[in-house]
Amino acid sequence: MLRTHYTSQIRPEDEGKEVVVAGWVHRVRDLGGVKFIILRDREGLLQITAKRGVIPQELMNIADELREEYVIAVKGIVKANRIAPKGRELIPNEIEIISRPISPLPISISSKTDIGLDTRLDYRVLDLRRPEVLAVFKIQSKIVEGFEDYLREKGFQKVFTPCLIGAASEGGAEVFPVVYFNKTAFLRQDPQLHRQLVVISGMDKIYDLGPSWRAEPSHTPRHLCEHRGCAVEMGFINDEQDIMRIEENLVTRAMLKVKEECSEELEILEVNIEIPSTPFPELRFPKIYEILEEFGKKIPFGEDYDRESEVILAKYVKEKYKSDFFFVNRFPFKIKPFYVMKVDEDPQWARSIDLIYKGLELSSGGQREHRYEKIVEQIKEKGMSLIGLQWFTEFFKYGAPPHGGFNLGIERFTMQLLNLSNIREATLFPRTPERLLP
RNA sequence: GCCCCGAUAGUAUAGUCCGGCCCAGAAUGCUGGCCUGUCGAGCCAGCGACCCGGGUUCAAAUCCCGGUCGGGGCGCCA
Repeated sequence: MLRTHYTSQIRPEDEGKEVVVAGWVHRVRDLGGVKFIILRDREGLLQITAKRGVIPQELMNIADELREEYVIAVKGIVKANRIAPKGRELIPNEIEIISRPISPLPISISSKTDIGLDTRLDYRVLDLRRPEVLAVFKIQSKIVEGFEDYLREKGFQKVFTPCLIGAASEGGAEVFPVVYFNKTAFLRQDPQLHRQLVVISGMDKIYDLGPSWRAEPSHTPRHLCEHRGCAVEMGFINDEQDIMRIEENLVTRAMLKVKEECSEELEILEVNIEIPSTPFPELRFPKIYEILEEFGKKIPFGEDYDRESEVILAKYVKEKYKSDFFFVNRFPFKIKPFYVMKVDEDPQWARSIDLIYKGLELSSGGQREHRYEKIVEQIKEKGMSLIGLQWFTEFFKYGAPPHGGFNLGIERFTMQLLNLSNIREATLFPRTPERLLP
């Protein structure tokens, strides 16, 4: 018995039509003489109504056996009925039991009892059956679709850059070592350097969707050891402003897509999406020190700001510009990696941008240094090995246009968009310092 | 890596401060029964738990130490 319809495809207008649905028994409400079997598939729920005396006794016996999370296929006739959920129900002619789960299940799918996140992640496959959890990933899929729609329209080409790298060259976060035959390789912490190489190869406008890894034992609601990013890189830019324009449109497009195509999921999650206006506000160093000081936060001139500052600035922007988004530009060069471009006229600052959304950093990016001599200079300034980075710098000798890009965290964006309290909610199978299973 | 907090049935919790009244309580789930329009169905009956190791004490879910696991804050960052 194959499925002919998802539950969402069955409407009151289909009255009298014979259909086959398949899925899991979400709940059984047994009133004695009438039994309501709520069937769930990935699209939603459908009530199957079995009345004693109306349907054959044999079928009633099968219905009596059903428990939560049985996998069943049901052939029946659609009936329009105002008192049924969404105005329609299915009167069964055949019920096939495909799989009988052991009982009781470790976590209940349909119960409203709260379940701790850690327990939910232990039983993630069952947890994902809950409509409010499923909704997060339907929306995440649409976010990425929105990104890709936009990038495709703008002429960006999808590429794949390596996840295994030969040297932990970027500095900053810790990397995971991997046994690679008789060598040590590392999982990339960002597809950054390879993206740059692809752009100067001549592909010009590219993006990469993929994972990055951080070997940081971070115990926070916003960090994962493995996360995915939408990483965009483009050549022939005027300056970092071009990158910001791409990024804000990318984000806005994804939000529009979700708002238009996920109304039911947004309703389940009780989220209302307001499409932000562009361009996003931009705050710059060193002006940022002054703003922070207004709020009683003293950061030494030329130093990086901290987490608290991020939240303060978000509040400031929200009040002044009514925006949940803003860019931070012109970070101090000394806290940024060697490849970022300094402002030539004032080289203490870098053309380096972060995008902050509801007080959380969504992405880092900016304009990269494309002049070979400058790159070499900056590597020396950072005290890094020229030899170790030769695999990268080499190619800047042979003609490189001005370019830039960013990597936007997909889980973080999902989390902030849906007001989730923990990034693990926005990850199918999160990898955190203590969790590697399932 | 540093700091703070927590762990009780399948789940989520009460009880812990102030040891005995707790062979641990209500919910949800599960099992069985009743019920012909439920939609978090309802009603009745039953099942099921103190993270691990050590210590203090006449007595430990409760106090102390260690371990494991988890949550949060900072740092780092997407």
